[in-house]
Amino acid sequence: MPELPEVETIARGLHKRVTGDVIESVWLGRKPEPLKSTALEIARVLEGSRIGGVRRVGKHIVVDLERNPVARPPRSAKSRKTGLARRGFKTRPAPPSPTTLAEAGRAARPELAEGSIRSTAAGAIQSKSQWIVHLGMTGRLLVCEPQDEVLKHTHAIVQLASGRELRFVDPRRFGRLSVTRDGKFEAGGFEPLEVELDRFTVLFHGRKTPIKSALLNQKLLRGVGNIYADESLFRAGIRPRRRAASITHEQLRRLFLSVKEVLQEAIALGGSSISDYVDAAGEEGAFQLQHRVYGREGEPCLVCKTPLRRVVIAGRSSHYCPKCQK
DNA sequence: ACTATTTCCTGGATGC
DNA sequence: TGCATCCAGGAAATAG
Repeated sequence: MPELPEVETIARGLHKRVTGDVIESVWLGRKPEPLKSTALEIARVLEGSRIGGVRRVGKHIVVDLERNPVARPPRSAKSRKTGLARRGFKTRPAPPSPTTLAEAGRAARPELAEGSIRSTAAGAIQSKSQWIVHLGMTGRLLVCEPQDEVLKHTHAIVQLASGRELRFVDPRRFGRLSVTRDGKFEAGGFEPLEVELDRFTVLFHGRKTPIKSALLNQKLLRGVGNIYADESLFRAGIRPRRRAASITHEQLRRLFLSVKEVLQEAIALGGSSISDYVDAAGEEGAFQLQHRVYGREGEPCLVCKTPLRRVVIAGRSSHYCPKCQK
C-alpha cells in the first residue's frame, strides 16, 4: 500500500530511468476506467511528449512532460487504440502505429524546431503538461521491456522511444491516472517533510476528529497513510483515538518530530513492502521490518511487552500500545 | 464548515 | 475441494 515513502522511492527510481525519454504511444485499458481524466485526454497529452522528470507530491507520482508545440493532425477514430481493449486481455497489446504524433507533427511542420514555444493551434497545446499517477492500494508503475509478460490487471502501457514501456498495473483498481495541460498539479495539504512546527500545530487545532483520522486527512498533511500514521503515533506516545484538539502543544511537537522521523527512515529503507509493493525496478522495501505497531496486534510492545491492540477508527485498522500511548 | 459513513475493487484468508 | 463471506484501505461521494 504505497504511502509517501513508497511513492517517493518509486518516483526517484522512475526519474533516474525514464527522464529524457519520449512517449511514442499509449495504450489504455477498458472502461470503467481507472482514470480521472478521460482516456482521450490522457493519450493526447502523453503521446509525443518528452519526460522532463518524475517526482512525488503527496501520494501522487507527477511525471513532468514537455513537448514541441507543433500543430497536431487530427487522428481518425480508427487509428485510436484507446478504449478498444476488452476485459481481461491476455495477448500483447497492438503495436504502436508506425507514425507517432510527434513525428507526424514534425513532418507536417518542419519549420517548428525543437524548443519553439509558439503554437498556431489556438491555445490547444501547452509546452508543459503533467501525467499524474495515484497508485491507490495496489497500483504499480513499472519500467518493462516489450517482451516482458503483460501482467493481469495491466490498465495502461506507455511505449517509449528507447524501446521500453511504462506499465500501470492495478488489481484492485483504486489507482487513478490523470493529466494536466498547464503543468500546475495541485494536491492540497502540506508536505509532511517540509511543514514547520507552527503550521503543523495549527493544522490540528480545534479539531474534534481523532488524531489518527486527522493524520490521514490529505487536505491537512499529504502523504501520510495508515501505516505511517500508526507508527508516528506510537513514537509520539499518543493514542490514535485521542481528539486532535485535546493534544497538548508538547505532544504535538513530539508527533511533528515522529512523523518526519518515521517517513525519513522509511524512505531510507525504500519503503514498506506489505502484500505486493515493489518499486519501479521491482525491488521490495525493507521498512516493514521496522514496524513497531502496524500489523502487530496481540504481539508484545517492543518497549514494555504489553500486548498491542487494534481498533477500527473511521474504517481503518489502528494499532497501538495501551500502556505507552496515552 | 466539519465530521462520519459509504462506496469503489479484487485477491487472499477464513470458515463450514 | 469448493463455495460463501469477510477483510484490506485511499479518497471521492454522500449523509448527517
